[in-house]
Amino acid sequence: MEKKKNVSMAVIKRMPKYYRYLGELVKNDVDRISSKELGEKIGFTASQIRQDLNNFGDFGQQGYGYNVKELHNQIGTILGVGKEYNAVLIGAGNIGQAIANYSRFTDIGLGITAIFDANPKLVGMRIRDVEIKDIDELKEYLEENTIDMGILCVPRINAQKVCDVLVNGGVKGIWNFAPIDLHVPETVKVENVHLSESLLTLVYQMNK
Amino acid sequence: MEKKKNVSMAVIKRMPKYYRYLGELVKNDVDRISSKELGEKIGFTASQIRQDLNNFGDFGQQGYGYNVKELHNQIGTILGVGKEYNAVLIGAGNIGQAIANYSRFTDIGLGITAIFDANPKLVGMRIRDVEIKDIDELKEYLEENTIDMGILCVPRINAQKVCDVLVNGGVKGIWNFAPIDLHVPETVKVENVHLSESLLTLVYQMNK
DNA sequence: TAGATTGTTAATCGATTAACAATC
DNA sequence: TAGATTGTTAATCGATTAACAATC
Repeated sequence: MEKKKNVSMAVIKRMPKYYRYLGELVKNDVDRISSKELGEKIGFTASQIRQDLNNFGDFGQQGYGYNVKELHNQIGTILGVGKEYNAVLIGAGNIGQAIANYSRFTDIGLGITAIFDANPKLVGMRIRDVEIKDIDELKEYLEENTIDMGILCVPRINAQKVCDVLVNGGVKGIWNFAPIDLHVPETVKVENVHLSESLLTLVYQMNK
Repeated sequence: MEKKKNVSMAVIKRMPKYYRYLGELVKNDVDRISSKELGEKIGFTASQIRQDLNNFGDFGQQGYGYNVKELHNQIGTILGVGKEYNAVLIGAGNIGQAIANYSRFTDIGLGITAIFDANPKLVGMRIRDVEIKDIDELKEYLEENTIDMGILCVPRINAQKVCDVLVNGGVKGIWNFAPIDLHVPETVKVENVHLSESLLTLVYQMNK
């Protein structure tokens, strides 16, 4: 799919930002943009933008720049936007409910097919038409359905255990909101959202 | 406060992780640890750990290693744990409510003193004993109270506008959950939690 | 064509790792 | 004291920026 293997994490983390800014430009009917202009918008150097994009292909044209709509689509394809991803969400607490309710992720292609929780009070309830099932049914559910992703919103203490069930159930990625570093096989990708650590980083900077 | 000025972002982002692991060790009554052992636990090199810590002081002892409890406290102090931070939360939607409800941040010293929303249906409701006020009252509230931090959970379209009110109201930091890069003066620190970008990063990695 | 801007190579900068003298 | 492990300097590695020939 990509031109070169082993694109660095630094580059990958910047791609969604390009995608977002280009989406804005598409919305504003901007047809073309140079790396210089885009760089000024985003706050990157033109050089960095060209280097980043050239990890994936030659999307520009000398003397012209980049076609906004085309580049937006290309980056979308690179990131995997548009494909459908079946996900299960585990832990219907504060964060879990927020994620399940947040419609923005549907645009990316995320579809939450089932929600699980250990709390009997929550089991049977529905979030956006998706029923909350008992966590004990997770293993069986994963056997009977092809699930790409697990969204992990359980308390720290249960996170690794639930993670193992997800991994054994065949998920290829875990979006982890639990404050812990999960142990998974190399084939499974983990993306962490560690809110406490984010907050601490902010607090540190505020104290300077 | 710190030994050297200008600690790099790469280091700062790792500090909360040290703090978390050391907190675990304290809980497990571990008295001392060497950079080698800690490195194996976290997945960093011993060298990196020593380099990182020496940005802030000489916390170790040759031939012994680090006193776990002491190092945990020291890093806590560096990060600013324990101090009290007054915060307002703007946007009581999915994410906003989740953050307001999440008690874990209280441990760090975060106290949400008021919540604001534009939706009249939400105004007057309470989340954990904190009343949701009308967004129009934000400016006045900030004039009458000393607020350190704004937690921004409003839709993208309103984010910069609300951000400006927060900045003029004297906040020193903004924890931003809106999918936008905010423009603020240099004195104000912004920490972004861009969930869509996090999800896209995961999706990209899953497709490899 | 001439001007603009890319793709890409080379130079620089910063961050990580290795090595080791200092010292508990 | 001898062994262990730090703090710190030096070496390496990787990422960013600058430069420029290629070309639309």
